[in-house]
Amino acid sequence: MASIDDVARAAGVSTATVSRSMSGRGAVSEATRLKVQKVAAELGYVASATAASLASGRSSNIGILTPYIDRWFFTEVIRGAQEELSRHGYDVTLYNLGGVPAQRSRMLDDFIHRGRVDAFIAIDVPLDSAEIGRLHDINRPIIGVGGAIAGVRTISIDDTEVVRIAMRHLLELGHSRIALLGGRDDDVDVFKVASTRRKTFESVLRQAGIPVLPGSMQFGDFTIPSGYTAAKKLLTHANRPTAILAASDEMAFGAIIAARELGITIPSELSIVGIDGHDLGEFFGLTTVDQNPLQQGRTAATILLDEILPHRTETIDINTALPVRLVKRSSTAKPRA
Amino acid sequence: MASIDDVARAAGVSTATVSRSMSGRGAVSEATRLKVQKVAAELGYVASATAASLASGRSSNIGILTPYIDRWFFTEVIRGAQEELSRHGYDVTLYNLGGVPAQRSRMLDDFIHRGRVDAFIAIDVPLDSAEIGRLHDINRPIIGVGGAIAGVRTISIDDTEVVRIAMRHLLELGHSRIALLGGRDDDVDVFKVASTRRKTFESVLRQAGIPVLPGSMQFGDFTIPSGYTAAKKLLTHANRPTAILAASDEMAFGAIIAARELGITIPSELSIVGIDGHDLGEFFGLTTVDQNPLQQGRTAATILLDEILPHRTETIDINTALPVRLVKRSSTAKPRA
DNA sequence: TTGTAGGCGTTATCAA
DNA sequence: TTGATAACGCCTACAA
Repeated sequence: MASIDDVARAAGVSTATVSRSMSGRGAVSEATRLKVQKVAAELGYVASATAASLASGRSSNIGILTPYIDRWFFTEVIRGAQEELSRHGYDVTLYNLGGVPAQRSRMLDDFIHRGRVDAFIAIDVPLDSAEIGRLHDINRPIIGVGGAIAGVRTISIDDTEVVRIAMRHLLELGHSRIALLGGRDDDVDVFKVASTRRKTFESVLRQAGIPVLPGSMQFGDFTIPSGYTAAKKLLTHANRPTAILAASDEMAFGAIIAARELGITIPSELSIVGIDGHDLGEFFGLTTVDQNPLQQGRTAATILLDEILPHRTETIDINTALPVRLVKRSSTAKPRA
Repeated sequence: MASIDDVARAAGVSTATVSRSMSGRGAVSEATRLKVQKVAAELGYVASATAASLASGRSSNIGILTPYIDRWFFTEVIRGAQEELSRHGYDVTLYNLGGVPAQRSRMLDDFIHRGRVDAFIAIDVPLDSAEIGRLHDINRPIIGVGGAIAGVRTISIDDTEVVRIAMRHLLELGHSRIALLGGRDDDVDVFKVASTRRKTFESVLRQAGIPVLPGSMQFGDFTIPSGYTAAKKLLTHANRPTAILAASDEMAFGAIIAARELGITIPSELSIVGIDGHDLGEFFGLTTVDQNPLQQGRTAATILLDEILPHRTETIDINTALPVRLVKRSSTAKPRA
């Protein structure tokens, strides 16, 4: 491996000049810069990342903390962040906190403090105050995506608004027997996504003067199978709804499959609206409120880069929740008279 | 941040002893080791990863090269590898080569040579000979998962065997009008997965003395929508098959949805067998040949660790393709007489 | 614009 | 078993 000295010697300059020529930091004449870069290319020289970060304190590496890497929302956020970070020369190190519980604290304790990354993105990671304290101690920027972390700036959608948009759509179409296919309000629901959506569902109905009938809310774990099972209950119920609001697109897909199996036609006999903007929405013809997690990841990365990179100042107003939009497809229509 | 000197001073020993006490490398008396670790804990000392790797040449970081992070197979492999690596104290840095094409060569050129990782896992990454050469130059272990890379040891399943197992199942049930829902044999099919499966399908039929009828092979891109579309063609064809072999579980799901829509009952009127072992297989009742990508990831990590870690010698015979197994569910049965 | 030289925080060799 | 100390390879004031 060629080192900076080799290049310096071959180019007839000092190592300082090589460093400056390669990194772009500091003043170098155009001529020498080109020469150095040429020599470097010939020698196949690439600066050692470890040496560079030891000397500079920067690592060009961002850590992403996530509880899952195999769920749609998380994957999309990771992909969006990665794309943006990579575009600016940053590596992404993935800390999967979901796998083995015992690993979790070691990961946070050891690695996160080992100064391997310049900053963190935490996707829906519930951190306790001790953990947050430690993260602040090491003084590295951190930004949350999804679930809010106390004392940490977080970008996310407004779960209340999301449900309102979906419900408004159904109400405007003329539905009144609307059921909820919700997320379970258990201890996994650390960030109250499931409960916020349910509460908003109820309050919107109430405001519209529509009572929430017993049995008109069924719950699952945001997956297709759970949506299917819960929808079956909803649709075989005595007072079958004319519309369903699903807390996730995947649950909505499950509901669509369940409805087809029961011979219930969508949208004439049953309207379904989801929340997410899942790629398969198109395929299933699902009307949904798109929360664009890919963009959430990109935005998180952009804000982070803004803090880390010296010359950037594309400040983003982080107090505004990210926009969501209703995507109308063929799963919703006016209820049959 | 406490440094090694702080700990040395506080514990009344040399930095060398601190280093040895913390890393476990080198001989230290039990007593001093405990004392040092206690002092280190009190001071909240954690060794700097960059400094350590500059000095030792090891980074405790593994790079995963992948073209996608949002596709089931890849996510599973990553998850399996990550889990295993993390268990041994390794970080995982993700190099997503799929996103922006222009990024690809820079990633390979720059980062991979910057010595930030100790080894690589390449999941279905097509590398040209120049790229392989460079990877060998830096002399870091590399292992492929899925697609074979010239000169690089690769673990993968035997695509021929997979198809044979699935076909044997259908043939044993008594099917003879078997159609293929294949992968498109285009330039994306670098590793000939699609074409190998198709060829094996044809040869198995031929050996069974069954002609491959025109129109009995339709192709897609391994996704649910493409499986749906291709299956529609297959099932509205004049000579409708009694069984379908799908090149991926997702395509099989698409086929199941298509069949239901056409009012074709599974498995009495149509048997469907997939390839993958997708989580949703259970939900759809899909008979499939499980290729366990999670385990593929774990195995890749284990082999890599075996090379990197000093004291391990759990040698794995890498010349054996990984095992696959037929998972029988409710999507296959004898054809109706 | 360029060069000199002192870190950056560990690890590992060699003596003791 | 422990301690001194020379790398590790680069960055960055500071000086020229």
